[in-house]
Amino acid sequence: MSGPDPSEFELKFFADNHFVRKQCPKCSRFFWSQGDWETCGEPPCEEYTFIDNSPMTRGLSLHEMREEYLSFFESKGHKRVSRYPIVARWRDDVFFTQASIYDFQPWVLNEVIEPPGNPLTISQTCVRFNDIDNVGKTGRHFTFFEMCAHHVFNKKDKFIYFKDRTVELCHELFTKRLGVDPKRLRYIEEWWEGGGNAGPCVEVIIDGAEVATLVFMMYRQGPEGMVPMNMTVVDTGYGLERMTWVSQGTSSAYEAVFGPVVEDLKQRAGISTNTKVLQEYSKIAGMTNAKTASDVRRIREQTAARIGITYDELMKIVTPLEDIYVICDHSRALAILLNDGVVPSNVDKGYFARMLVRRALRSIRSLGIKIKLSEVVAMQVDYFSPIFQELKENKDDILNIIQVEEDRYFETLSRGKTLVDRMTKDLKKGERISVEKLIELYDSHGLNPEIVKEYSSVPVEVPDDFYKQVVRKHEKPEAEQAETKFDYPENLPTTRPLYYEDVDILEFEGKVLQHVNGGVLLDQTAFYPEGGGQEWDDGALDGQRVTKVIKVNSSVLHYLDGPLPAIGKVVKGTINRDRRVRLMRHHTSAHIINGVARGMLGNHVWQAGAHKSEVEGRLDITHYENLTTEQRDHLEREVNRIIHEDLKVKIQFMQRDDAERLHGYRLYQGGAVPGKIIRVVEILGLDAEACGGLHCKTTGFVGAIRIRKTKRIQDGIVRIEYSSGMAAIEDMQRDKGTVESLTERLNSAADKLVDTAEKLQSDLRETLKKVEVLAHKHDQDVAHSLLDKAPTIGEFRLIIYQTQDDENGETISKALTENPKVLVVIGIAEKKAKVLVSRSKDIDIDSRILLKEIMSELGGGGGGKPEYAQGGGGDVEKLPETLKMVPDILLTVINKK
RNA sequence: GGGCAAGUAGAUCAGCUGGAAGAUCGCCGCCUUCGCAAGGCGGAAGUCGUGGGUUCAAAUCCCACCUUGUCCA
Repeated sequence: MSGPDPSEFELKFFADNHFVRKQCPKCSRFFWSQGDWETCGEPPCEEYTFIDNSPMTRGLSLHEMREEYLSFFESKGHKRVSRYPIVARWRDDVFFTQASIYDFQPWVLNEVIEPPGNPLTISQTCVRFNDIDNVGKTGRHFTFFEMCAHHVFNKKDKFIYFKDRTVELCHELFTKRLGVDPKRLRYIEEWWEGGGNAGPCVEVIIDGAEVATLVFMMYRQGPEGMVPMNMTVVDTGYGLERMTWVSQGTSSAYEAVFGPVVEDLKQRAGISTNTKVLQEYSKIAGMTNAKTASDVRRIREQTAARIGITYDELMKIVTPLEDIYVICDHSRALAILLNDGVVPSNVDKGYFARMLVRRALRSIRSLGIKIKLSEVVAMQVDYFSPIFQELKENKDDILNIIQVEEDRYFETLSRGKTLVDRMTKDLKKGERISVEKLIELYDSHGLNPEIVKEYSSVPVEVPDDFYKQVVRKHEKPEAEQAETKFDYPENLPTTRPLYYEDVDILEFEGKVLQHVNGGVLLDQTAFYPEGGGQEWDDGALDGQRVTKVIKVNSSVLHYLDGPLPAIGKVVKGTINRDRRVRLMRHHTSAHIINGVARGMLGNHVWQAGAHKSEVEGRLDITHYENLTTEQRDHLEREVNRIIHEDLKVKIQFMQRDDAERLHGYRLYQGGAVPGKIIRVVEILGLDAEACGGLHCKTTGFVGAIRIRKTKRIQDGIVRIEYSSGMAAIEDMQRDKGTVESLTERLNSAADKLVDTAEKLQSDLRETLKKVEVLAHKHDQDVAHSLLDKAPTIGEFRLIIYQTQDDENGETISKALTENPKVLVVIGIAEKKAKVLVSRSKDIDIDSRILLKEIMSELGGGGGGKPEYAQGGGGDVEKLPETLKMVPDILLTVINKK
């Protein structure tokens, strides 16, 4: 890691405006200021001084501050850009947008596409989960936040501005626009690295608060170290919440940011704020880099000491507020996450939403107020709707999902309660729930120790390092996953994709350019290669069957069932039309179903995977529960209505930025799409997606869609299986055939089939019952006659019998041993010989010993209980003979005793 | 993507140191009652998630998979 080079910060702006460079004696970093400061000013070198003493001329709300910021930079020639979604679908390396620069990685920084403005300004919605434990506690941590920024992308041929102007604008914003005394600003020299880029940066400190970081991206971190970038980038990040907080000088950022919602919750909880305590608390919290639970504890102890109250007294004041702040933060994050298409789940990004819901519910619970989480989220939606219009449209959908998720948590809790009840019932007197059990309850059943404590009838002791122990349990060497990747040569010649020019080209000529890994590379082809979930075309090249077609970058490789044509030869390709048409119909159907499902179920519906073959299609969508039969049938009717309307399917190659402007980020249903130019498939009035697949020209050509079934394949994901066109007809015919052969076989009619089946079932049940009764009766009779004939040996009757046909040895032996003084040996000849030995309770003979002796004659093993033993594995042929020997064997057993 | 827990009667669960599938609630019938609740007696209800393996014998032990829950990336 390289440190900043001091020369990077020798700005003309600093020099011209009498800034002085000093080194902080505490953290030894260098900083610039117009004021005369000892230290850098950032905690822990100094405390917050803005609390109850704002350096800004007036306190602004979140919305006011955002507008101040954006309009300031607009007035300085920046284009105002609306926020990007919080789900970073244009990237496949992260789930969420965590900073404004994410919006421009990788496409803008790669110079693949133009930024939406240059210079531009934005307030980007972001979410980060690494500090979630500090939310509500430190006064400044959030999961969701807005990063205000102005960005510049300086290219070789077009330089806009860099360090000087950036700092100048920042300085002007705070001093002229927001009225901060210029002397109170301090700029700390720092070095920034992230996302493969690096450069010098300055941290902007006002009265102890870090309000912004100005990053000057200049380097790329290559394998051979720092390499200068083609372009230099101004990457600023101003904390909207932080600026709002400083402007108001409230005791914590939450008080400044969540104004109306905090007030509402306080009122419900009946809390009156002790401002003095909180102000001190915040100052100390700001000083400490709270990383762990013990850090937080230390903050509290220091605060208590400083105010002169006990730790417990402090906690009594602080805990309910922390809960309120957590509820505010999490509900706000949820509003935006759900709006932008996250569906709660136990995997992937959905898990973060579930985590937020559960944490918020826990806080509501510990606060002891009666409010639904969806009500709080509704307040947040209402608060943000004027700024983010889409929230208004999606409000019902968002609240519904929250409610579903809330209900799920209560189910988890009630499951947990019975679990704890059972667990404590098994405990001996005075015994406690072991730490292992506590961990299991949390890790496997979602019950944190606090809840267990509440549910348990015995005292629960939670170790301080409980969560650490859980983490330790998860620590394990990561399994190496060997990726078997086919290596293809780089820089293969490009194949001209005739299939994109006209899907009706089914015959073409192409020249063989190369043989690559057993495949034929042509200069042009009409064969569609596997991609976007659509299978490849088959057909023939010069009469040789084409078995598979794949795409490597922009080259298409054809795999043949036979020798490869010579390089340089011009070959004639013919596409299998039937397969092609079936694939196209299934692909267009996927878009129709996706569009209709979204309209029907809500904007949280996104494609989560898809596959299209000749005989069927599969579309996975994000949704929180499987469709009901009614929903499925409704979906089927609606998609077919789209077919009947015969809508135009418009396909065009567009500039990525134009496409995004026109259709929004909904384009990226299939995930990240590379390139400056993207192919947009639009079903007019229904759906538009960036897609590389082949499609029908109108929806009418699809013919028909049959929704075969829907299935919840994963928490938050529903799979829709369907068939279209001729495949749908084949489906229907197959079903019709099934019904026909069933009616024929059952001698019934189609509309009576269900009744017939029910009758058959009940008949069968009755018959089986009768057979069972008869068999039982027969076994009883056998037992009776055996008992009558049984010889008496000593004081008991001995019965030896080999069962026949369908007789049940167990039933017979049971019937016999219910009589007094009976010893029973039953042989059963199946594939192997089986022997049961049992006796009445009033005989003192160990069945196991007798059995053992018998089995030693017969072969095989066995065991059981004194009254009842069973063995087997012997030779079937020897069974009758062995049974004859039983009286003698018995005598030796008795004598041995 | 990984770890953990669970899958047995309609529901909730027991049985899981391998040897004859259970409890409670619910359901059905009968008794008692003018009727209901309650009670008493009796009854029906099970591919022990699926498929392999070990064993004379598997709900029980081993392996794989499926489903559900949960924690963590």
